[in-house]
Amino acid sequence: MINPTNLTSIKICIVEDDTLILKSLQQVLNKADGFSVIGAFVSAEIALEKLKTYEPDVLLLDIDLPGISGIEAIPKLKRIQPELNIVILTVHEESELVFSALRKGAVGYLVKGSNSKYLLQGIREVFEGGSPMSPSIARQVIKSFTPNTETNLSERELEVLQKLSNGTNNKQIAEDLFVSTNTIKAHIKNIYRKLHVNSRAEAVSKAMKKGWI
Amino acid sequence: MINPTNLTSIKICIVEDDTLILKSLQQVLNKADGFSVIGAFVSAEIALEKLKTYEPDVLLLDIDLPGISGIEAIPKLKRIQPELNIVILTVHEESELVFSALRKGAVGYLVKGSNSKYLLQGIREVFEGGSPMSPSIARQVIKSFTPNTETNLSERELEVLQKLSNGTNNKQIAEDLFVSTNTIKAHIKNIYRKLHVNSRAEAVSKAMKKGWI
DNA sequence: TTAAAAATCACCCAAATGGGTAGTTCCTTT
DNA sequence: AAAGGAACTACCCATTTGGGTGATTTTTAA
Repeated sequence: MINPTNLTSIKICIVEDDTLILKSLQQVLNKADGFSVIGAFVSAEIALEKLKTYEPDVLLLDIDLPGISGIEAIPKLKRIQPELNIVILTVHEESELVFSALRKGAVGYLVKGSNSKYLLQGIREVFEGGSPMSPSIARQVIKSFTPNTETNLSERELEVLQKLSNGTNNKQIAEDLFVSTNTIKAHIKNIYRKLHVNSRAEAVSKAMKKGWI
Repeated sequence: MINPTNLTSIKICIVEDDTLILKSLQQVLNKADGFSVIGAFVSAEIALEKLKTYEPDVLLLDIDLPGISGIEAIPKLKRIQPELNIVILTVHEESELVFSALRKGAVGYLVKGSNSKYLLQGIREVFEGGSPMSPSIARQVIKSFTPNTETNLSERELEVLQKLSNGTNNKQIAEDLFVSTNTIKAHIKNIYRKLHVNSRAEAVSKAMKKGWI
């Protein structure tokens, strides 16, 4: 079932608890030219134990695994093989799962069940330094870059908020904007009211999370 | 040179100042099945003026344009046609350009000169709700999600920093961590020293930018 | 094993912050 | 024409913060 390593092939390991899917993936990949499944594991625990003896180029990782989940497994796998290219292969398209996988260091995110041509192309892309994502995932990722422009803060308030994030104190902000410190205090109070916070640090944190500054 | 609008085709506008490239793109796209170039402009100014009469599905946008640059043009174009799908088509792969384009609202980023098959596939992908990116761009984008784990801050200091970002004051942090406020003050002083800052707001801002919290 | 870093605690003091109240002017939207 | 928001200013006061100095204990790394 497991192909002998081929020097010209991309060496792949798969972690997938559904043995039907696992076998089907192995079949598809081994049949294709230039791909070689050198390891197949049904849990993250087994993968973590065996990984160092395989040293694959690419590891396909399911998210729903018994015991250690795919997401949790990412950093553990990377500790064993730091440069490992991990591609998530799952049915889940929820933002939170996608982003937590990417934050942990996955380099690709493919949705299961898309046709095998895409899978092969994706793996080749990873091997060549790319980051394959299913279209809707890619759109989510791209969308996360556009700052939320919906804010009830005024221009001036955003300007002050920006200065707060630089650690500038009221007196200095007042000088920079050519107004009195009392005015700055007023602006800050209004910012606090609008953001429902009561300190500079929290205001800055909230505004940064929203992408306003 | 410009194809009559075909109901089943993806309607495309191109903004590109190099007329050779522009013509070649038109040729490639019009020759392909399912694509129709309905507008071709050599500057952002012209595109902005004419856009509303065309209403394309996808707009291919060069970055290096005389006058208004491609990056600057994005928000202006979107004000005219808010749901417009803008795909950057350029030779530049520098992070800063990529990310500023994405922040402004581009939904795809393709590198010029890759073969026309990729271009056609990319445009189709955009039309179907995806976000095509050239492989190296995709990798850059994905990489931007992995927080910089290189920090000289201790575990405890990160814990305190996290609380600072919630607007928690020293007294409350001390209670939360079951230590004295003096200890918290000491931690905060150490955080300031390590981050070269001297206020909570600036510490939070710096740590968030680095992805530590 | 020896030094460095982390984590803990204490005291002092000037400066900054946060919260409250109150008022004017200008501009936009109804 | 009226109402409300934005931008500006002022004063008061309790609390918090930031900076300085100094110390002990534990953990980690050289």
